[in-house]
Amino acid sequence: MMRSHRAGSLRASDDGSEVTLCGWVDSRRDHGGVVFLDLRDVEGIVQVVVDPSRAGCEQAHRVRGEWVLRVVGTVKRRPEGTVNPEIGTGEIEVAASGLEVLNESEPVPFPLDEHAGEVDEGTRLRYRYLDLRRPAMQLNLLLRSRVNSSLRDSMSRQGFTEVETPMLIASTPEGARDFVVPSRLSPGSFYALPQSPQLFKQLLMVGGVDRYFQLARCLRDEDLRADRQFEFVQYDAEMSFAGADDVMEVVGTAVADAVEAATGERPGAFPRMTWHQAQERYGTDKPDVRFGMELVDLGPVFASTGFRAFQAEAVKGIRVVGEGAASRSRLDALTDRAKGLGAAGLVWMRVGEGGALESPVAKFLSDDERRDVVSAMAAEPGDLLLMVAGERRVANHVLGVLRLDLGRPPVSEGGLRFLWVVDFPLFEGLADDGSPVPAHHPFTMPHPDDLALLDAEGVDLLGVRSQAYDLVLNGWELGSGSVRIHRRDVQERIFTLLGIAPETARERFGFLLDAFRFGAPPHAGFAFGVDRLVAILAGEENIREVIAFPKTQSGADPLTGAPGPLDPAQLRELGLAVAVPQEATTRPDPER
RNA sequence: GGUCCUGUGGUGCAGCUAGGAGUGCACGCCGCCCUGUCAAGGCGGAGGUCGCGGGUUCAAAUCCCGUCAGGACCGCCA
Repeated sequence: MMRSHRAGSLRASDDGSEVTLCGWVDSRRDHGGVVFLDLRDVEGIVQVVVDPSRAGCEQAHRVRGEWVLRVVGTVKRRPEGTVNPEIGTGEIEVAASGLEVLNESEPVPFPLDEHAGEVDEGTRLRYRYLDLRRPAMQLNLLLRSRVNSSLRDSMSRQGFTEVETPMLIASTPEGARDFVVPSRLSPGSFYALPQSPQLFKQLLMVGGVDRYFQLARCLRDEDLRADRQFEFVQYDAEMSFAGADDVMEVVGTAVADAVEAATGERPGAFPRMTWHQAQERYGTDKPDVRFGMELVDLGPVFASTGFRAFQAEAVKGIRVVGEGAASRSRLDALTDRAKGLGAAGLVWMRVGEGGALESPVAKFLSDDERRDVVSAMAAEPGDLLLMVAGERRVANHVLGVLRLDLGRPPVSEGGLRFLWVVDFPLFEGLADDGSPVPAHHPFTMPHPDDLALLDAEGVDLLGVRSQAYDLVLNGWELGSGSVRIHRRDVQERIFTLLGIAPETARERFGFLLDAFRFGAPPHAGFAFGVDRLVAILAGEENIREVIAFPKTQSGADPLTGAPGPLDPAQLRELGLAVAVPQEATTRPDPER
């Protein structure tokens, strides 16, 4: 072994020990006659005291930041008055008897101290191997590793079998845009990379696996966001002879185990809320219940209003506490935001003393309406009231977004508020051709109470509920699951409703329908994003902080230069010709 | 596809509203001094295509147009 101890793990109890340490120079303080070197390894930092005149220590003056050193020395308690309570090793220091330079380092392009989080992220990604040396990033990687092992342990304990599913699969046009891989052996044919192992895990159920899980790599070619990367890891599970409650029990246990492993504290039982409640109270299917500011239905207040803008399907509002002093330009910006989200407009009211309302529309409202709106929204002087009228789903959506804009706490505040959202609708809307669009995926079992509605005439299909459920944490959609259809006849009925012709269904999902002919067990499952869970546990607003080598928002990797053009010979072998102009296929300029 | 924010020595910023010589601050870097610092200190020094292109102007980091990159968001993400 090159070392006897970890630098960051030394304590006062090691006083007198002869140690050999390896690590990086975190900082140096050269006093001429004595040199202090802070040596950093994965465990932390320890102060090394070097006398450059001592044999074996001659290099001390040469040493610079991020050089790699091997230090031999004796652990000593620090002299009176020089203890550093800021670091774990602050009671001791290492008196060096030998100092070996294992590798030198050029000056690093950005500081690796606690301020590195403020450095331009493009620069951090270009030198990610340096960024990862920072303790904050090391902690995030460690946290992620703990969550991964805890999930695996928990699922094993709960009787689940980890099964790996293929990365090269058939493309299906549903859902997200596929990443595709050309086939060399079948030129002109392509594989797709999996958006999720959905179909395979259902086939595993038919295959008698009974309880499956996997930490599955998934890929979707859609625009990136703070909480979305092209590739991400899903905790993916499926169980036979089980219903929604069984799945929520298993997943809740696994998540609670992971949270406990990561934070030391076990969350309580996850409350449930129906999808309908979530929309009405929070204007979203992933409510952040760390704060109030719930949407208020003002329909009763304005039921017979003379104000035209409020003669709508729905009038709803939110109360922004203490924001009554918001400037006109601020209110204009909020109005623009609301319009950008699809609202016809935004009505604002400042609440004054005695409940007096100041608003451009106040003159259109009756005395009763002005009084009732104040009481309906429990408004106090100094508050700002924001209202949207129009289609119910639009009003909910717009106010839901404004609520987050105006009230959402930072990710590291407000604790961990898990929430099951249940009773999702089976369909989320109608496509241009009038056929319903599945809210989850086309293998979702309708709610048993609503099954008959599917065959009835003249029924509003958008009111049909499904047996789908989401897990939400602090306003982030962690994941979703459902009871699956396991009977061929029901599955074919759904395909018909979705406007997928039998021959099309056969072409795309024939293998699944075939499998269902041979005794498919009732089954249900779930999947959630591990990156998102780890990010929230780490207190990060952005999943890139918990991914070792993430992509930028434009899908590039500043470190490796991906994506890049392909060699002509490679293209030929794959039977491909590139149709876009050459300059569009060159690598991004690494200088900017 | 769209909206918004950002781009100034290696890093983080200020300068831009009101055009006047690459001006300033902090950190880092290089050299010298220094035996108790821990963001060491002192003295000295180097380091710039103000992202890129065009326009307006006697004069552009600054104003205008375009473009590229990074970020946040909308659309998209069954």
